[in-house]
Amino acid sequence: MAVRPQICEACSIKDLTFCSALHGDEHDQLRQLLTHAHYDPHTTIFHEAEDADYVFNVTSGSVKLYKLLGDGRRQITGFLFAGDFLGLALNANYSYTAEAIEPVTACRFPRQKLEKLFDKFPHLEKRMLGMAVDELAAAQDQMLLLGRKTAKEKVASFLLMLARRQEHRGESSETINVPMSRSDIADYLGLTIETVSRTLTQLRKEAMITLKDNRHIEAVGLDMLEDLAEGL
Amino acid sequence: MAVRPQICEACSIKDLTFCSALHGDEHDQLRQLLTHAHYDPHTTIFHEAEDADYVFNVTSGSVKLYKLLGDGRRQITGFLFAGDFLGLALNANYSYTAEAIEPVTACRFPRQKLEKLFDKFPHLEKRMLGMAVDELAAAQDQMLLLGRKTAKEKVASFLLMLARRQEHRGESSETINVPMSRSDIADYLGLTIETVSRTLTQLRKEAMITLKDNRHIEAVGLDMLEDLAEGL
DNA sequence: CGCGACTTTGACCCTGATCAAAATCCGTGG
DNA sequence: CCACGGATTTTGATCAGGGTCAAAGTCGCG
Repeated sequence: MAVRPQICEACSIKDLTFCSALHGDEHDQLRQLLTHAHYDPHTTIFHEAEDADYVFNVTSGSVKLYKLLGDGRRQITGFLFAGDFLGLALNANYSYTAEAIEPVTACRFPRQKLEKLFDKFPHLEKRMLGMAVDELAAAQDQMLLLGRKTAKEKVASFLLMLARRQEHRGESSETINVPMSRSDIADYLGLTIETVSRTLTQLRKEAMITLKDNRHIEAVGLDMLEDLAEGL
Repeated sequence: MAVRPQICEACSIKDLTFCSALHGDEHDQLRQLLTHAHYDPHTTIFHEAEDADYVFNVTSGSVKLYKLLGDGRRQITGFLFAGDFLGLALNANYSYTAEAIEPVTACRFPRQKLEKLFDKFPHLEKRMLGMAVDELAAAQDQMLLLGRKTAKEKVASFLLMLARRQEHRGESSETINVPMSRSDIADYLGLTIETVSRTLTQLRKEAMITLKDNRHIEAVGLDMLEDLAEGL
């Protein structure tokens, strides 16, 4: 948990990801595969239903993943930050759209070649499976949030998630960075921007958070947010 | 898609699952691992946060998976039927509770031993990864449902899901089997039992479905349900 | 400094929740 | 086979959390 993440010298992937399991030879082969990619804000990294030819490893910036309904309603299924893995679709197509929020740098791997490397180094595949299982658990938490939590609980859970992941990346969780817009938050929590805004001011008035500016929030105490988030 | 599922003679696992990738020697080793288990309705197969010592393969019956909030609010994260895999938690603990709805039979594998087998037969692990990725895509669809669909769209999506999986198992999708209670449906869709009930009668009045009895529904046409479910 | 985009706040509304009661289902025992 | 009783489901009446529409306030970049 308290492991300080480090940039892997060979491929500049944070060692939070599967890359850190590699050594020497393996690492070199992985490095030969990848190309470095850069995406500006509001740029699409890939589209839902597009051929899943690449997988990515975010090295900086932030990304949102989303799905759309026929009439344009949007559900953001997740946010990615430095160290997160992207495009874990071993099937033919991506199941969501990925779009940069802040300027993003990422390592891009051709999926086919990466899979061949899996055959050579099975523990790489093991690591991939572990990541998929973690994501699955996170997805189930999010279902609980979307299906059963109140607006206030949703927002508290969201802030807590940001704080925890910030910590996990080795950044201070003193002030919470909120790179995404209110609209993104709303579509992530199954709310409207108005409700997100109102709920944040409510939390502020109840002295649970301080709004430093639109993109920076300070939590007075994470424990209060935790209790809220768990429905206690 | 139209593959007729068959019970694998060796271990009685439906060939819809990873077991069908095995042959001869591999199959024997897998068979030695498993024990057959049976669970009565309303029986818990495992609890959230329990040590994840086993993984399961459902061979008959139906299962619900759920998570709880501190005050008892419940979110059902999925239903499992014959051929479905259960307990895909490679971490130490299960991330949800699994409970039998109808009488369940399942093959039970000790996780540690199964993982050792993975080292011997890497394509088994590949298959596992594939299943995890599929589940992940399903989880994202469910997030879209929970966060952005109306009650009517949720119920339509639910019926469609049941019909499709029934078909996938090789059963007729003429009449949809609904083994779970209204309360289970509600907790799966993020609604209340009253809303589920009202929505079903509404769909009946609009002649989209016929309620044969509480556990059997006939869809007049799946295309209408599909349009509803996709928000068109 | 000015303009467009984003966010907040306010007033009102609607979908789905809650509370309550009637109807139906289903297992049990006479 | 039917009568009973608890559990589940349906239906009805009312309520409220969060959505919608509208306007004012901020932010941020040129």
